[in-house]
Amino acid sequence: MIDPKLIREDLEGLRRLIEKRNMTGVVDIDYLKEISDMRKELSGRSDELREKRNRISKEIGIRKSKGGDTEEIMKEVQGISDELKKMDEEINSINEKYNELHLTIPNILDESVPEGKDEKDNTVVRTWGEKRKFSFTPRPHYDIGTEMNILDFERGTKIAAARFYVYRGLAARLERALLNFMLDLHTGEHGYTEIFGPLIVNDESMTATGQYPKFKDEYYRLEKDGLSLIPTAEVTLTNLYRDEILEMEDLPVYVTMQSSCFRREAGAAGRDTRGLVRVHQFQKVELVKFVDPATSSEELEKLTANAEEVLKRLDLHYRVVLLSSGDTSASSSKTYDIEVWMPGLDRYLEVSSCSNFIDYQARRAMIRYRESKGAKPKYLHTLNGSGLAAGRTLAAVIENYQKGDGTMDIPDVLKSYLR
RNA sequence: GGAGAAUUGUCCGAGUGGUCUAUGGAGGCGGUCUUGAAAACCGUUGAGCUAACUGCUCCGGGGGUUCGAAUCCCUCAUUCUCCGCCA
Repeated sequence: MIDPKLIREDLEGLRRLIEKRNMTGVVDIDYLKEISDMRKELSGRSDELREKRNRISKEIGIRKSKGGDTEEIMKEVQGISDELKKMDEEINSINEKYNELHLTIPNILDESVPEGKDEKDNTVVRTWGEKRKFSFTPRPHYDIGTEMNILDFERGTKIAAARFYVYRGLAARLERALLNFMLDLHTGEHGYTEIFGPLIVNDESMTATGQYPKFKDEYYRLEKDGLSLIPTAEVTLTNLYRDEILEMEDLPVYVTMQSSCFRREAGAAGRDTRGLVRVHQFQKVELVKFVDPATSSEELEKLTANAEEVLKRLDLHYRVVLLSSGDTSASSSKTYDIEVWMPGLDRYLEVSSCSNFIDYQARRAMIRYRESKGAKPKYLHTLNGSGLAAGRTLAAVIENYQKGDGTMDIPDVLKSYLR
């Protein structure tokens, strides 16, 4: 959610923002402005009416207690309540419309975000390491894993559906090692507090982080309970402080959580159909920060570096990509993707997406802070990033550490976790 | 899942139809006093809307009754106690 003042005061700025994001036609900004004005007009009138009613009702009370006559004055106020009721109904439906539209407005973009239509306009900001050299043609992880009998896609499909998988033996142990390694790194060296919380959350939580209402088809929702499976621990972590006011000395808050993530991948039919790249259930270590707004851009750099550190220690070549305006997700102000090199797939693969949401999520979630004792609460800034997606990282490890003889090496940093 | 009780401001807690713009206490902040601190005393202390107000909203959420609801009714949620079931 953006600052509602912008709707009233900088409509043209918003129009440019929508264009930059390639969302013209998706968000009707003029209609929103119209609704916003109507809303203001109506609530002003209903406030006045309410003031009148309150005043007269109070007067009735005073007269009654003095034993005076109230018949005349009661007639005066008679119709007001009905009128108010009608007006409130109108206001409610306008409010609903307004909120709905307001929630669809994307976040303000950071100035450093390159203008562009889609992922083709993203810019590589740095690379680390080099593409590993092989004396044989490297194969994709799903072939190696299937052959080694550590990845089993057929049984995953049998038990659940397409895009599910089974890990057996080494793959299961490697993924567990990866998760533990990542958590230990972030808690031990990067200052994050480990959290574990709900994997199933209510609609308020999904809305606060921006999953609902727009992308409902992307997620698994348990209709009977009104709850949803989380697509990322970002939802759980960011909602930790929903509707709360933090003190300045509490900031910054760094939290991390390992979780399973559930995604319907609606609309991804035919894309990445093989292997661990695009699945309905995977595990991930998530990093979330709650920070003083003045520090959020440098916090994004640090958070990205925290995620990169995982790949460095696994000795996996990667690049960091700054997403263009058209590719940056609606709730983010600026996003870096970290893409690991997959020699078998012969492409880079996103294993982390690190974003600064500035006050966008904080507004939706009502997460605020006080600059000093007694000061007015202000919205803080939230950031998050994967640190990292375990399934894809496992795939990268398999592809990069394959030996060509049906076996693989183990990254040094994971060896102590596999004993 | 069943029965009962509860949900009030940072916390505790009063309020069961009419100046509640919510009593009181604790805690926080400011002050007086003191060499300093404590104690005592005085003052202050929730959030949102609004250009602003002596204006409006918020007493778990939603709805209703009424000229008027923290207070009455309905409904949902949560918490606690007891019972049932259970890793």
